[in-house]
Amino acid sequence: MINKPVTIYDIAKKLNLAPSTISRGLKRHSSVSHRTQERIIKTAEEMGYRANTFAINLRNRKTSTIGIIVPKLNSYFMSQVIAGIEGVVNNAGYTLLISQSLEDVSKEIINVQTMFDNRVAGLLVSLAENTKETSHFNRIQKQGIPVLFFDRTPMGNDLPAITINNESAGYKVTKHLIEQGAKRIVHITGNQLSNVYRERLAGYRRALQEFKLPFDTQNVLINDLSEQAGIDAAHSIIKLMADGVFVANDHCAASCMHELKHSGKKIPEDIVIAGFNNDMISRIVDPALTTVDYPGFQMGELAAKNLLAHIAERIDINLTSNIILKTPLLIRASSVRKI
Amino acid sequence: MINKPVTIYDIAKKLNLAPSTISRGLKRHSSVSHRTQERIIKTAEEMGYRANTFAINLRNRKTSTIGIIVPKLNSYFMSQVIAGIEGVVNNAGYTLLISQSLEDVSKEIINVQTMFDNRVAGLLVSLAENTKETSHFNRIQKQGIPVLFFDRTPMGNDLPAITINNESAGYKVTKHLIEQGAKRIVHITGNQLSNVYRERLAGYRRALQEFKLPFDTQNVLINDLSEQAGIDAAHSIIKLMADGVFVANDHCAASCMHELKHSGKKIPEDIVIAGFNNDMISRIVDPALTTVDYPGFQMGELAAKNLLAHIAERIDINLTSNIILKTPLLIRASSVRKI
DNA sequence: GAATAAAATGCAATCGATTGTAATAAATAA
DNA sequence: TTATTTATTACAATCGATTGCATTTTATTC
Repeated sequence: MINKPVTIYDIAKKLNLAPSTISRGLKRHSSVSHRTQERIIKTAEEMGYRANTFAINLRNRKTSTIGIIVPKLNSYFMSQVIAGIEGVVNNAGYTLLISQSLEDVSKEIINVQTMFDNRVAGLLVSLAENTKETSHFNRIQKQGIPVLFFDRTPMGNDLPAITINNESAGYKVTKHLIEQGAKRIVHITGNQLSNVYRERLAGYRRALQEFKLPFDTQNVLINDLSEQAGIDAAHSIIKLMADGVFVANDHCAASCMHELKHSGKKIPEDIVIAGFNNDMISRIVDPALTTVDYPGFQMGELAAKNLLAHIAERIDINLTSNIILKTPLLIRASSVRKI
Repeated sequence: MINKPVTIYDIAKKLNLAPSTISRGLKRHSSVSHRTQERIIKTAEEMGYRANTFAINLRNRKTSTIGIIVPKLNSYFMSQVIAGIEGVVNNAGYTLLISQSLEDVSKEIINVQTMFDNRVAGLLVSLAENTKETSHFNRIQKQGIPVLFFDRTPMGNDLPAITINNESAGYKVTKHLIEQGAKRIVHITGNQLSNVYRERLAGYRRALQEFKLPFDTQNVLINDLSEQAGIDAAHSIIKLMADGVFVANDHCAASCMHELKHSGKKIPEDIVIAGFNNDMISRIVDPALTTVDYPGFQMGELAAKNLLAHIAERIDINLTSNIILKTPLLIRASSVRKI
């Protein structure tokens, strides 16, 4: 047997009061006598009353929902970010509406509309790799809804974002590999439309230049950074006779290293290798993988806190300067040449 | 400058029509002339009209939102499940409201209320480890909202659920290790309030019994299955002089194996080891980890499809028999003794 | 006890979209 | 041309909670 949800009208009828009194009583408004407040709250409890969020949102013209749009949900890094966001947001009494663009702008555009339709109080976005411009966020921003980008952020315009310094991190990794004696370093990275991968490549180039090593486009392998891509890349690396590899994420780096070992290469003696993210896997592979610490959980928390602050204080989020997280290089066995 | 969202009243005023005509015209209701339909849709587009979801939900007394409650968002397995759910649900025009219980019933209870407050059309749940009974789902179920459990499901009562046969999987793993010559097998597992870990242990015991191996509570290590727990467990395993290890998840198994190797143990010569889940990590560690294939993505898809079918057809979900996914044993180098 | 102040409660409009029914306009038949 | 049917469009109530203002009840003062 299905019974309908209880409304303030049901409570009002039961207590012989006006709905408005119930509404005020439930939130302990001072204009309702204390005795009545207690009666209202008690019977509301008894009847199993739960406020209808839509009615509230409709009337108040705003929600307690935060939207998230990410390229892909199924990655360890992203699950960390989302867990961080959920913790903060939930604590503040907000709920989370989540969607993935599957690395496709057209779906991203639809997702933004859905978020708008649901009148989210704020939006956290990590862009799809083929998102070239961000005009699809214009309408939602014009409504005064703060939009905060993280990780994969828009290029050019200065929209508020939380990122790491990918260029500097790429530089640090490459420099380290060079210092360990690598002369021919292959860089495995992702779609160059994405700021993240473009900047890491830029850092890689800067380090090469600084140490007067030639830059060769052949040494830059662009793929989807998947497990399989790492295996394929390993074979290219051997053909290229490289002695160093800088991979733009740990999963791909781990599978690449695995394949290199199976092909008879010694790590780090023959080839030094480094990844990116400090995923769990980087600590467990053998040898442990040198990587860049990219704290997803903290990034999620920071992004959420920032967004909530803007919602609460009604400060225009576009006035915020970008936030850049520190990303220390974690040197492990995969890149340290025994002397 | 912030401009307010456009409503059907705005469109009505502009076109000198009644709001009801706009409402019908937008969905191409046959009672609105074709010419008017076009005019309405065109100006709606021009004015940037987007329907207010709350008004619709309030009026229709239902939503297009699916709720998810999971113990923890930050695990690779769960991110796979959620990605699977998101794909199906989004395709069907639904949105996803996500929350985590952080393995705590009290938060789970609050999350269920929030889901109810948001009048989700259906709810997908994986229980917190300390959830002993499920009465907090009663109210939402009484409202006719289908609740479907997955992975961590309630014990005892026959609520609809999608699971794997954990007992059988645990049995298969243990049997395999025994067949590889292991005589003293340690089982590392999680909180025994959770069906998942309890049943895997049961399977482990059944296999021991079948092969007339003694069951010793000392050999069952219960912890949080974390990376650190794996390291700690490795030392216990050495003390216990075990020659086989069955770990209830791959992450923990990988870190345990890593530590065992560092302590001088040869895998699989000295100790055979198997994990659970078929996470990416199981394929990359050296030696590759024997494990049970637990397809999170597919489970998510299946759960979502099932739930949507029940919402669409308005069939009482409690009439469904439980769905049990197949979980093949993937035998890899970590458990195969060279002859 | 009447007048006034203060406290408590009620009325009614509002948020934006939906939908049964009434009203009007257009088309057809007589 | 008038009557009748059919195609369009408008009206108004509804979903559930909120809130400014009016009204009623209670407390205080003279």
